[in-house]
Amino acid sequence: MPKPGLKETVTDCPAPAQQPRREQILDAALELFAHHGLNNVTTRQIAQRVGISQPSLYAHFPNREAICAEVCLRAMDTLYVMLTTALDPLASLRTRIITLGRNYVQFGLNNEAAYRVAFMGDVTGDELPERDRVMGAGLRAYEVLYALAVEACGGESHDCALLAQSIWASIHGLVSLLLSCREFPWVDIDGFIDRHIDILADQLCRASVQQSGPSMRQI
Amino acid sequence: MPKPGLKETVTDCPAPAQQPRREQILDAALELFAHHGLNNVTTRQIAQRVGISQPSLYAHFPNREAICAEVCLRAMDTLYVMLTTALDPLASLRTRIITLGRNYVQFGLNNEAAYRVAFMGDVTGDELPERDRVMGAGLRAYEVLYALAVEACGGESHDCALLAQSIWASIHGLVSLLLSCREFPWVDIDGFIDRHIDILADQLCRASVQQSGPSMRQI
DNA sequence: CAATTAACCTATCAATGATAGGCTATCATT
DNA sequence: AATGATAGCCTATCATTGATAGGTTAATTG
Repeated sequence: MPKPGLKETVTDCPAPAQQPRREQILDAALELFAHHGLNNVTTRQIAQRVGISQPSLYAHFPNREAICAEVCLRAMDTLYVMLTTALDPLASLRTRIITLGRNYVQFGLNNEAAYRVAFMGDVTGDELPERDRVMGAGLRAYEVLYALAVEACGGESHDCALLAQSIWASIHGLVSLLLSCREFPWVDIDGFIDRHIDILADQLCRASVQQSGPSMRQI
Repeated sequence: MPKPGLKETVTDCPAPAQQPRREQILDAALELFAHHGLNNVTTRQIAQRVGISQPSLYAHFPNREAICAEVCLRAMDTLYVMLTTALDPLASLRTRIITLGRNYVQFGLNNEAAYRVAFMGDVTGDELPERDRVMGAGLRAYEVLYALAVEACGGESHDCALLAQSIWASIHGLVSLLLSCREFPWVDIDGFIDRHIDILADQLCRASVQQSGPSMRQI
């Protein structure tokens, strides 16, 4: 019983210890999502790319949304890593916020699907919990920004929270707009990004000098 | 010509000349979209609300997307009207940008579905042309902001375009974030909005004084 | 070797957008 | 008033898509 066929699915790949199915599925999904957008990819497409039948996906994930969620979650984790590892604690506040901003924008432009799910309400299905998990992962990125605002304001405060949220809104607007209006005649995208981030840096630094000027909090 | 039965569909409503079917469909769709989101409303739901069969929709619109597009297009038209009529040409630049900003944000929060289609890439189907029409209508709102930037900069220029786009990104970010992260613990939404718009006003006014200060462009 | 388990596959659902074809009533023309 | 055209609807039916049911194969375990 040599049985040469049939087993191919598993023994196809020579030696490299064959990536587990679950990972293969996530990889295939990631690539398809990046190419066609989260909502233009069917479970059948994912399955075909992996080389298995469509129902087989459900042996590894409870539903389509879980696949989307996991792909996006992993992406948001890399965002957090990008933001934290890029910050040199010895650099000036201004340098750090600029670095943070550039990394944030770069991530958004390179990980559209995940960014949309986390921060643009791009829903992957009717269920909220999955999206909330992705958003939660994304919010860790906000925490990094918030920490900078705390430092600029010399401690946590109402104003400090407002500052952080305002800067977040501005930089998110940049990413969101670039993603959504790709064919808009931007004067000069790179210049636009740099300029916009510069303005945010100004905003943060203004708060910083205001705080260190009087050198005394009111109370 | 008594003929009391059957004709009800048309003679049901007493005198008010019965709104045409097409309008009824758009009204029903608008309400459902506002309630459940553009992508969570089926053609059957729309039809049921109007009181006709689902295939009958296709006598008035080529497809579902056309219904979405028309609903959103009309909404974006009201945005343009809101922005233009609210601007008192005699008011200060600062007053006008603040008014513009507040109206823009208010519109976005009250017309989520349309705003998402126009500026957040919320696709109503696979077809792009319909979405482009909606975005085009939305871009007229940007033109109003752009005009303010031109005024602040004392004429069109590269910097003026950058200024307008930067302000647009910031205010769009505010709307987009509030729409997408509804459960985020915003310190104080109204304060956040006002503060954010104030900062945009500063940005615009700074460009204005810079221009009128030296009183000479660097040719 | 038997039993368990993991991973698949085929067949099939239900929901959804869309099409085909026929019925009814109004209206213009004779 | 009879006739033909047209508008507007309806029932039946598709194809696509996410998801489930039930059975089969093969590796693991006792």
